[in-house]
Order: sequence, then C-alpha cells, then structure tokens
Amino acid sequence: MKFTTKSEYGLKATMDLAENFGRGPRTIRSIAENQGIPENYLEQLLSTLRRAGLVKSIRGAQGGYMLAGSPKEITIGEIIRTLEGSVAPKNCVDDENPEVCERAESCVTRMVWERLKDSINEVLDSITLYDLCEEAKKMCSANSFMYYI
Amino acid sequence: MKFTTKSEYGLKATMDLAENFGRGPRTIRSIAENQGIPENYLEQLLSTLRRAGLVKSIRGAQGGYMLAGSPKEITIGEIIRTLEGSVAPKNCVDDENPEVCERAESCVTRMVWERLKDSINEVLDSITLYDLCEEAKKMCSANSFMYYI
DNA sequence: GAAAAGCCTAGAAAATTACTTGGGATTTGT
DNA sequence: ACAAATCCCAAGTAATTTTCTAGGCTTTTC
Repeated sequence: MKFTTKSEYGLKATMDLAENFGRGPRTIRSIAENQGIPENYLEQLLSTLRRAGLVKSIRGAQGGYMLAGSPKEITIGEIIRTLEGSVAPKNCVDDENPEVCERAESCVTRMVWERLKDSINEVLDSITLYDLCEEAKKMCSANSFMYYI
Repeated sequence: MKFTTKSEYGLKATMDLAENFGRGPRTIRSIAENQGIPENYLEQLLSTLRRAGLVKSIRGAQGGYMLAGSPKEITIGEIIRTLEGSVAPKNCVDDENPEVCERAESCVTRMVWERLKDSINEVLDSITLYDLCEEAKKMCSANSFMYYI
C-alpha cells in the first residue's frame, strides 16, 4: 500500500511551482536540481500534469512550467490521482478502468476497498497546495526560531 | 497506491475462517479451493498471520487453521497490516522501519502521508471480520431475493 | 542560426510481487 | 509401525511494475 515516487516527486515539483507562483516559468532542470529529482523522469511527470490541465508550459528558451491556477485552487488529490492513475486500493474499485470481479465473495471485500478509496480521496481533496505552502512556512520559521536561541 | 493480493487473499481466507468459526479447523487446501487462491502462496500468508497471533493452526492429519479469536475481536486492520507490513503510503511514515528523509522540503509532504496513514488505519480498524460476515449475509439474501422474483 | 528550453517515444535497469518447488516435521488412523 | 494428511519452512523463479535513461524532434529567444 505504497504511493510511488510519482506522487512524491509530483508533490515536490508542484510545491516548488506554488512557492514561485506569479514569478514566471521555472525550468524542469531547476526544479529537478532543487528537489533532487531525476530530470528526465520529472519531465514525464510534468507532461502528465500538463495534459491533465494542472500545470502549463512555455516552450523555447526562457520557457518552463507554471501552475495552471492559483495554489488555493489546486488540491493534492488532483495531483496524486493524475500521476498515480487512481488512488483505488484495488482495481475492482478503480473508477477509470474498473475490473469486474467474478466471485460473490469479493463483493464484501470490495466494500472495504470502496470505503478506503473514499477516505483517501477525502483527505487528499481537503489539502491544497496553498495549505502545504503555509505549513512549510510555519515549519521554516519554527526551525529558525529554534536555531537562533 | 494499490494493496497487493496479500490483502485480498488474506481477507478472503480469514473471512472463510470467520464463517466457519467454532466448527473445527479448515485446511489450507479447502480455503484455497473455495476462494480461488494459489495453495502454496496462501500457506505463506496464513503462516504470517499465525506468527502474528491472528490465526492458529493444528498440525498433522485432520489439522488446519482457525481464527485465534472471535470474528468480533479481529479487525481487518490487523490482518492487512500484518500481511502488507504497514499501510504507510510512504516509508518515511512507516512505524516499523521508518526511513528518515534528508530534505526539509519532504517534511511538508510527509505530513500528507501521515494524515493518510491515520485515515486508512481508522477505516480498517473500524471493521471487524464479524461486520464483514454480516454484510456478506445481507448481500447473499438480497441476491437470492432478486433471483427468485 | 545557435542555444535553451519543452515534447515525445522506446527501451533498459531495478525493484517488487506473485507464485512454485521441494524437502521437512507432526499427527491421526489402521 | 507405517501411510496418509496436514502444517512448516526456505530458496528460487517468473511476472509485473516502477524508475530511470537515451536520443531525436520542435519551438522560442537572442
């Protein structure tokens, strides 16, 4: 029951974009270096997010990536579902490409996966990039407070 | 973000034991056939559940597996955590063998994984094998109702 | 027109999951 | 005492998925 690095990298990258929101495009390279993500792999993830309409890109020199909307409008649920495909813990409850189960027995356990999926989505959809940025700021100031005493 | 077949097989197997609770041991073979699970693989899973104290076994002819306690006492959280190792969506929030992250940045996303983990555990710990058995009965009678009309 | 970017596809490498094999060890019934 | 039924265990293989790399193409700026 693990999220893959796609979620982790995707969150880090979009957080990076959120922190630089309104300041022009950021290149894949700078995000990758800043966040410690393999450049070509990140490229694929950002491409996926772009196709989903969560970020937008500017091609050519001086180009790069930006959030498609304000950090307050983008939930991490959108980001993670886009990158992972779905948060369904089992394919039989995957909304996109559901996999029908043959045994009646499965239907009871299926209820479990359904409830889990809902609960995961609820958590993820309740957090925006803005929320995370605020948390990051708090943490940062808490840290420097500790540091200078 | 998928659960592996371990969870699925483990739930099906323990549901099978729960439905037969109090009626003596069930063999691996009969569970495997009944639930459509590869026999030798199921053996490994039941072994893991036994070591965790969730089921108990009787060796030798006429032996088999039984639940270690009543279906009302066993939550599916215990079963799934035992088989999957943990429901932590990322290793950095795995209680058993936590993986320390180096970057301060990660700590914000870490909060996300932490909340998810709690939410997943909450759902799984709120459902007992007994609950699932009741649901199964309900479904079964609903189905036969449909069938005979 | 050269450099700096994003765009795209295919595939290699690594990791994990799912399953298989085969040889024990225990218990029961004859 | 022995055969059959059953659990126990460890190692190995196959399949799948994830992660990353390579390389060529397109667009934009200077």
